[in-house]
Amino acid sequence: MDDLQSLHCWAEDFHRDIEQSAGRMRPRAADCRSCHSAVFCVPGHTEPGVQTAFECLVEQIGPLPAGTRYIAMGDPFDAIYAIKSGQVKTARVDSDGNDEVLGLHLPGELVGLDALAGSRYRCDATLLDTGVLCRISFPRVADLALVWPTLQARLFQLFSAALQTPRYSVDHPVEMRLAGFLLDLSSRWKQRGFSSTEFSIALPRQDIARLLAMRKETMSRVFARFEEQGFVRTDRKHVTLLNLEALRRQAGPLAV
Amino acid sequence: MDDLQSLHCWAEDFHRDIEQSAGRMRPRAADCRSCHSAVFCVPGHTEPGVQTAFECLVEQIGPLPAGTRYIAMGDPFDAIYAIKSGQVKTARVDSDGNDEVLGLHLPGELVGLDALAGSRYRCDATLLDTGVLCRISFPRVADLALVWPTLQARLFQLFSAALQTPRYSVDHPVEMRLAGFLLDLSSRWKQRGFSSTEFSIALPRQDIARLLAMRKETMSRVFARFEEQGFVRTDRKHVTLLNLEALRRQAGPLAV
DNA sequence: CGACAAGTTGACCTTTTTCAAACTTGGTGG
DNA sequence: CCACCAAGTTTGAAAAAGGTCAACTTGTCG
Repeated sequence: MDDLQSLHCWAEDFHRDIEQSAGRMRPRAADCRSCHSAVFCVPGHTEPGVQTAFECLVEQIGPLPAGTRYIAMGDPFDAIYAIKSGQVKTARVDSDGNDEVLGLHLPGELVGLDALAGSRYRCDATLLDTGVLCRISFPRVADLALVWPTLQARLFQLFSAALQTPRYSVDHPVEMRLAGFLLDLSSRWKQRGFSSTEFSIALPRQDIARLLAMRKETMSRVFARFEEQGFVRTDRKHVTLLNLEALRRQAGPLAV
Repeated sequence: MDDLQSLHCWAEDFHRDIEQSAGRMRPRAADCRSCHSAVFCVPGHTEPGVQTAFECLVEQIGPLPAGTRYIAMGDPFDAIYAIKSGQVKTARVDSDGNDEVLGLHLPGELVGLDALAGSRYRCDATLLDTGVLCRISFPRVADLALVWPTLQARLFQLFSAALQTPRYSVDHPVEMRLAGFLLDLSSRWKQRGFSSTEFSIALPRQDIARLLAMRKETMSRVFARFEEQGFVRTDRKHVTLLNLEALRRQAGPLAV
């Protein structure tokens, strides 16, 4: 279990980045050896050549300020982005002008895989707080995957995992959808070595609502109901899950 | 444009399969050269060695009768399936015992990509009518992709395309969802060289309803409304789209 | 022909949205 | 340091969309 180590690694990287903020926005090759958290790292392999090649094609970007839209829908696709720190929202404005929130992405996750097929990014990606990204050129990572089977396998796995995004589209009641969402976040934070019961959701309520296919008012009411029942406690962005079992009961089939 | 040719190819293959039904259920290496329709074929390339290798790892299965569940949720993952003919429904029973319809797949499409990440199939796949499948061993196709860059690129593209399944989320009105679904089918049939305005939907109404997150009664009413307004004509499974423009207006942002 | 599954229709009821308005909060500049 | 502003959030009441239940029709297949 190197989750705690990952946590340290993040924190260290983050502070180093802040200190070096003179070089802000200047991409540089990432040191992936020191960052077990990156979703791509294949720890313990023994081929320094390919490892170096991999580090050369990963550009570390940032820290960037909250609100930075680093992918714009429609731009030509050429890279995927790993989130090193910060939370990211993916969204698109549909033909009616409403903007549709597609996902909330946590550190260690990957954004942009869906853009390959159409050669253009299919949605905007925006940092919700200060964050550091790794930009991974897709043509180059694919080339490298031809000579590094482990990397190829990892890429296929990441694509496949991206297909498993929970669908809040179905006709489940609102309580179920919110409970399912909270449990999903809980398990994703846990995977990364953070607390599974206490975390912050950088996404504003309005956007959580759209992600879960309900109105902000409804979202607010459901949150209030959960709080009354003692399932959760919220303070702005900060959320504490007080009763995971009850949430699982609420979430029913959407429970993680 | 080889769409028509693809159509012929399908028909020929299908009849040959029927005639050879003594060998039913016996897999055999596919002749991909004669089948431009298969989603995997990379026409026009010049390396007979890899082409042969590819054909050896594709097992053609069938024809299988309607109702055959050829993937069961939870089974260990080892292959993806291309649909050569027939329509396929993917579905899963959730922890509450309701079964949730995940997709309707047409000839030329691929099923099972989502199972790689967890090493187990995540849903059932059932033939809705008589059909022929190509079973493609994933470990073997991945190995081949290491020496055949075009195949690797194709695989990445197929994974990425699978991420673009339309989301019929609940905050679109039912008319929008049904119109969007019909247009999606229309464009998918068109891509394959069939009529974009006249096709059959092998999925029963009940299941279309579940796929679009509504009740069968609602579905029936919306279909009736569309028919009144002259947008579509239906006769059981058979659907004729009479006014694509009006459907696009109905579908709004869900229009293809 | 008859039984059974699939699909349709109507009346009623629940959930969620809509609209309108009040209320917090964090940041900004006086 | 505090007042103010804008963005985000909460609350209440009315309305609409879609769900539920039950009866009914139609098609299918032995």
